[in-house]
Amino acid sequence: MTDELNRASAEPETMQPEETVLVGADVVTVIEDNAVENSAPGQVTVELLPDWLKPMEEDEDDGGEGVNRKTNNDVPKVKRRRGRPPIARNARLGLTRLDFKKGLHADHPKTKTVHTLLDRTRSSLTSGTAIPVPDPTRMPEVLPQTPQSIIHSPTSTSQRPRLIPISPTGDSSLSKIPDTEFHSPLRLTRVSPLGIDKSVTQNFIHSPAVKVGNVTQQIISSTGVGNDGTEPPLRLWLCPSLEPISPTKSQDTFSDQTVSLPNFPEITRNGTATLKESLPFLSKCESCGGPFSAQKIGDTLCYRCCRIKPEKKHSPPNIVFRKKQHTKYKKMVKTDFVPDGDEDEDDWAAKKRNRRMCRQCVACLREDDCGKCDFCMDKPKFGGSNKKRQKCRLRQCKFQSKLHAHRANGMLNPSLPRRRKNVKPKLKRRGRPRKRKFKSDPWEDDDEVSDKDDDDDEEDLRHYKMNGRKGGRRKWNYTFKEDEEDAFVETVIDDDEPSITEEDPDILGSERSVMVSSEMYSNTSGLGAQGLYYNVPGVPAAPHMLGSVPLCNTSPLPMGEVISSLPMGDDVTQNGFLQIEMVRVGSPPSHYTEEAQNTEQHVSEFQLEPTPVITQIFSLAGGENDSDRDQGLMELFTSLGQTVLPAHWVGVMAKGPVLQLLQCSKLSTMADTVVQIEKGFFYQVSVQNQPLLLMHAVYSRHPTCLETVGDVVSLLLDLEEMGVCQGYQNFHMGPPWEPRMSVRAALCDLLIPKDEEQCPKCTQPVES
DNA sequence: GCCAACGTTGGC
DNA sequence: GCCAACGTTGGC
Repeated sequence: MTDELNRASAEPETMQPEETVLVGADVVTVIEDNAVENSAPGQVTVELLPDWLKPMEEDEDDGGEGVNRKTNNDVPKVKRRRGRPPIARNARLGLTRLDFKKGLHADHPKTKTVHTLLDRTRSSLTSGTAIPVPDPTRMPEVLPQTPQSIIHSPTSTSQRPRLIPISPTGDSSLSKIPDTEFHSPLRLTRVSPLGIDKSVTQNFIHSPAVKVGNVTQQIISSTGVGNDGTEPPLRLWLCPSLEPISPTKSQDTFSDQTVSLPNFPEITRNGTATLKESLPFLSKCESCGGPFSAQKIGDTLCYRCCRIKPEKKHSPPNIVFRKKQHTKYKKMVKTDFVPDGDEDEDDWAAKKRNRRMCRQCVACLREDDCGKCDFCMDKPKFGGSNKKRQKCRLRQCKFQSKLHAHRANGMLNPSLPRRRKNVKPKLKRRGRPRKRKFKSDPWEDDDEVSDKDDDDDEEDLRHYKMNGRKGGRRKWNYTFKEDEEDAFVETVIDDDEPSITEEDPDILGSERSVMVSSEMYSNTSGLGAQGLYYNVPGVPAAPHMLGSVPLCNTSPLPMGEVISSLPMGDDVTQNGFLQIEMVRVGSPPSHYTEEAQNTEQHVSEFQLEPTPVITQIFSLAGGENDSDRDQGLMELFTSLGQTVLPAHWVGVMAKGPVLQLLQCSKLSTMADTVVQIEKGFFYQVSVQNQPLLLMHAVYSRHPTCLETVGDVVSLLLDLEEMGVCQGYQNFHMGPPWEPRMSVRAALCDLLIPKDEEQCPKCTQPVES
């Protein structure tokens, strides 16, 4: 192989099959190894092919031992690497020697041959000898170096070109090319044979100054098609693969041709300096076949075709993309991308470690384990057996955690039972048995909830549909269905709206709020913005059902039917009755009444739920008049709709007028909390239909009037740090055979710090 | 498709 | 070496 290289270096530029090496010594090493193994110097490239093909599958997760691993062709599983892929270092090393503008790689101390060749190439370019008219007499010399056996899989080499992100883990020699982020594998870069033949025969005169890197590739690819030796050696001039060509701005003067003339990317890059000064010459348009006067090397399309082609954006497979932007790369490589050479090692490691953390949510910011959840109980420090080896549930990121992602679907369907065999109930549920209709807390399965309940749930809630997914563009639409006994909320998903569920908590909160707000607003324009009511039929509206008594719909109302008992007019906003109706959409109040003690876990587990979009609006308002409008509130409402609100908070204009801020996620501890801003921007907080007493500390921490978006946001953020008081169990209520229920003290604080279960009043209630 | 179990990996 | 916990996988 060394001989081969030497000979190649002595040969004209078109002679070097090994010139894939041109970028780095590592590649050379690979080739040499192969040569040794194969003991077939003339067929070196033959053995390279499998290695080049393999990385398509193996690179993704592979570390960087690719070169050494290349012999392990039969290893099905790629061992996950630790730390930074070596390629990154190599890439960095290579980058330091890379001339990005020219797309040339600086000489490498170990690649003497390559260095020579590169120099030669450069000199040829700069010396004005760039117009490379292939010497037919030479070309045959090249072909003999491309034995038939090179064609390990002709189809794969020529028919499956695809851009792949360069992987720092790549065991392919290609992947070690530092200056490319996307590239086509060498033997995959070839365009269709027809196209090549055509272009070759017609435009060989435009062949760029030979670059060593081109030859090998072309040899390989050409062998995939022409095996009878009749294949024009000119093909070797085509499809330079190793030289990254970007159709982007880096191609200053030849950017047009770069896109439209994939067969000559080399020209555009290397020939930029001098070739463009070449005199016009007659050529034949590759597209329309008509003659045209080429203005520079590489012009294979006439002026007319040149104007059309770039728009098609047919990214030819042999185009090698130079790394320019990170964003594109990320999109191409899914989420578990392996950083490229630009990535700092530490950054990469940090990313990998923390990719299950957004580092922003409450869970991520939480430092201590709860010690109660199943994962905590599994930890040795809590006496567990360390079988699960998972982070405390309360510390599972709400947005990035796989745990949440998995649970998203399940949890979004409250009816689906969640069996957790090994989980012991941490908190005894107090009060009456949970209403299974609205069970939404998976922790319920941990306690006395039986499988029977699960079955019943499935049966009873067969119409209760809620769907969602982690990403994508969907929005939630709620419709209402009715069972024999109950009415349900059904969620359908539209595909238009962006769903930022897991992507960015901030965006999630803001965009959803905007979306919901605007939609609500628009939908109700005909009704008058002041007449909005979000009302779920079938839910008893009686205030006495709130609080400690779980909602149980024993006599459901027809869908859309106005609940007669609903207070109308200003009462709606004053007694908070409306709020509980709204809450019902996203969060069954029963959950909080029955299992309020689980609020914290509940929240931590399920805040992944995307904010639903309420499209069903039932207006209970009759004729509104302009007196219900308030310009100030409307302006604030509009501003809120354009502002980043805490996640899942939405603004709603309702009759009153009153601007209401709702936490639409049932996973939030504030799901039952409503902030009402009335005329004059006075506001009041209601929790589960009960007004938060003015003596509550919340009021003291915020202005009396929420006049600005900032005030509102501040309040919401403050509320998000709080939870709902769980009340206490009243053992003196009702007959002994009836389930116990939790009640609250008369002056219950309602909102308490998240880490507390009860307010002081409920902790020591005064039994009357 | 979910999840318990566990190999693995990075930090300390 | 220990610990935390991520990622994978086989069983269900």
